Amino acid sequence: MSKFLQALNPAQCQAVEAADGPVLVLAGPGSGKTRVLTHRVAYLIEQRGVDPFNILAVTFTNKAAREMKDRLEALVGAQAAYALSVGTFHSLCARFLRRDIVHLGRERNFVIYDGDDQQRLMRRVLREMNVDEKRNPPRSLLARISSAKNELVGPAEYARLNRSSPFDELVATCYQRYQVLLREANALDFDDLLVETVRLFDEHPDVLAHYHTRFTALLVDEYQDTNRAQYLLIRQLAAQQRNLFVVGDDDQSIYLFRGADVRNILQFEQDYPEAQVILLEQNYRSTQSILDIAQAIIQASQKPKHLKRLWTENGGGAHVTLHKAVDQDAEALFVADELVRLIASGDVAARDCAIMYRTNAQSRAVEEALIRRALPYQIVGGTRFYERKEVRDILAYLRVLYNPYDSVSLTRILNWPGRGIGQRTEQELISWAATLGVPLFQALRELEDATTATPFNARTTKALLEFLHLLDHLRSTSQTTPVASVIEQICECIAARATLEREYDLLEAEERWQNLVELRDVAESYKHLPTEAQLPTFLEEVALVAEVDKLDPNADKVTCITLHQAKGLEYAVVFLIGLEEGLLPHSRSAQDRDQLEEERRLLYVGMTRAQRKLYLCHASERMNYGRFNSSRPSRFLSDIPKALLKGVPQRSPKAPAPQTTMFSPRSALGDQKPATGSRTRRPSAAPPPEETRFSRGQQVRHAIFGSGTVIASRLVDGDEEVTVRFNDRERRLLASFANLEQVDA
DNA sequence: GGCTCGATCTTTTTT
DNA sequence: AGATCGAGCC
Repeated sequence: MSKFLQALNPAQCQAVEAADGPVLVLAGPGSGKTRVLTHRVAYLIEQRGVDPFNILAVTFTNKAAREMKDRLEALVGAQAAYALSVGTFHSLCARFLRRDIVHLGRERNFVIYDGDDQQRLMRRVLREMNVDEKRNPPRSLLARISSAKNELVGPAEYARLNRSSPFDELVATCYQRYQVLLREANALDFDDLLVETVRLFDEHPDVLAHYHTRFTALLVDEYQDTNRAQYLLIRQLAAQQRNLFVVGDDDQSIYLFRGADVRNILQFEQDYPEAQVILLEQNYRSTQSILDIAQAIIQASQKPKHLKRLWTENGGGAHVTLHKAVDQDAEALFVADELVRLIASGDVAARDCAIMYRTNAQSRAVEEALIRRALPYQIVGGTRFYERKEVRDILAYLRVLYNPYDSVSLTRILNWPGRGIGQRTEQELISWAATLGVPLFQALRELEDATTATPFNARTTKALLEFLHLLDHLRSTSQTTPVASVIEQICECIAARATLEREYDLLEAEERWQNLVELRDVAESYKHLPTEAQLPTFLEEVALVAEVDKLDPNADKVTCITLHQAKGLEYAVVFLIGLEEGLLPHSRSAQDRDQLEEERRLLYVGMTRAQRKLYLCHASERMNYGRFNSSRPSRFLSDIPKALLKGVPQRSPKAPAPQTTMFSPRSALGDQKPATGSRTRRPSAAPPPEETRFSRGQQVRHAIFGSGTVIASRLVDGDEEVTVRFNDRERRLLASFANLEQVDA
């Protein structure tokens, strides 16, 4: 038995040590999935001698990617970790396309359009076609287009397949035009990043061959949430070596709405008949009480799935609490009061607690309650930093400097700050450019030639030319100036602060100005890159950051987060609020059976985030659209056996809080009652080593690196990290992996 | 071309 | 309840 088995349980070991070829790891919540992934990578490097440069790992968020790199840095050293390719589907595709999109006849300096940009572009399409935006909301057109793209259905095919209704036909026409405009702007939307990469690999086998050589080992996290495009992408990349290691849990599939297809994970064994399948069923995260309730919820599901049975050796723990409040404000105050009590007891810190909800709108009541109780908090999502108008406006300048054909950004700043170019002129410019058959920026350039016939009067022409020359001026410096200084220059040239003060009252202007200062500060962190790489990198990362990516794990604050974003996270104490019909399950999902099942899984995901204490809350009345509506408890709650729940007695207004013990004295995790009955059917992992096996000065031998001298050794994460000086350089190794042999000097 | 006021809509979930 | 958007006025 290899030594590193110590730190892992048998199933985890089996996964980490699996031979080459396809591997499917079905990992229940809290079963050490991340640990398996990182150890697998470390194992490939240390034991199989795989060059980290040849490893590609796909994670679900940038945050997960960063954490994986950090953990691997400790396992295999900074240099090896740096050589790894780790990222989300979208960021990896962006990287591939930056390199190779020329093969598709496009330029490398494309910009990435997010939802807001997409809507602006779609509005332009609708206006061009004289279609009523009210009756045909850009969002719903885009939603259709997005699902088409996720299925890799292009405009032509879409038109062929969908001709049963006038709306279908409208979508088809808009889709076509939308793609033309995207291309003209040299822009890709989120979905295009995937679609175009698949197309690139499909149409250019030589390019794909390059990536086959480059990436000999593939790892994919959250495989149950891949959509068709992502699935095909992985299939393309894995086609040659079939060295594909995927991890996922069909019970946690919650992204149906953005095209995720659970069949991808359910059919893995058909796709790769030689696949090894490994189940991770031991849960290390939650108490038995929490797990029992989560299981009750998921087992009531009717869907076909991979069968798993979770168990834990953690003690029974505190009962799960069910709380009914009169309305959303009372619900939020209950949560806040419980938090105050728990934190005051010293058992948990604010950073260990999270409040989770179905919709972002629910965060408002929560936020108010937390403020009233003076609790520190961070909200994930809500009004996002990069969605603030002024921030986007400055970003629009940057994007135009990077890619002047970006028409959405160009029109965004055409009249910001106000320079006498109104909607009428904008419209005129757009249609004139269309007549000339050139991008907007090109049309502006045409104005410089006074002999060209234009639809503008002298005053308007002057304003447009001044704008063009402002861009020229900024552009001439943007390539040779750090991106933070470019932002400063933009702000200076447009007198951003004064502009804001003109547009808003003093307080709000200051707040918005601070946002711009913050944007500059973010840009500052790119200064270590070569100057010419700063702007592109900055723009790309800004486009692809998710809200969870910005969660600060070090801040001692309560986290408020949607159930979707909470996937993959864990907290000692979790409050699930708004467990009501219409909210969870959401009314928009109530009609469809599959969607209803997804709502159930969403609840399951939320519950299994909790380590020690879980609260389930609902209100009998809720304010919607400024109107009170009575709410019934979620149907899912009736799937929980009553005996597993503990209600909290209503407090009389002035009475002190009852001193119920939420945690056993030394905390639920500290003193573990043995788990009951048949659940202890697996051998547990061996206890971690308690003192270091290696010490400074000792001579050791490594199978690949040869002999060396131990510089230091310390216990980390249940294992021993040994720093060894080899001939060429120092390396940090994990004792359980490195198979270091002790040599007598 | 820009402002003010009232009508209208909003809430799924996200890269 | 709050934001956003368009019509009508300056």
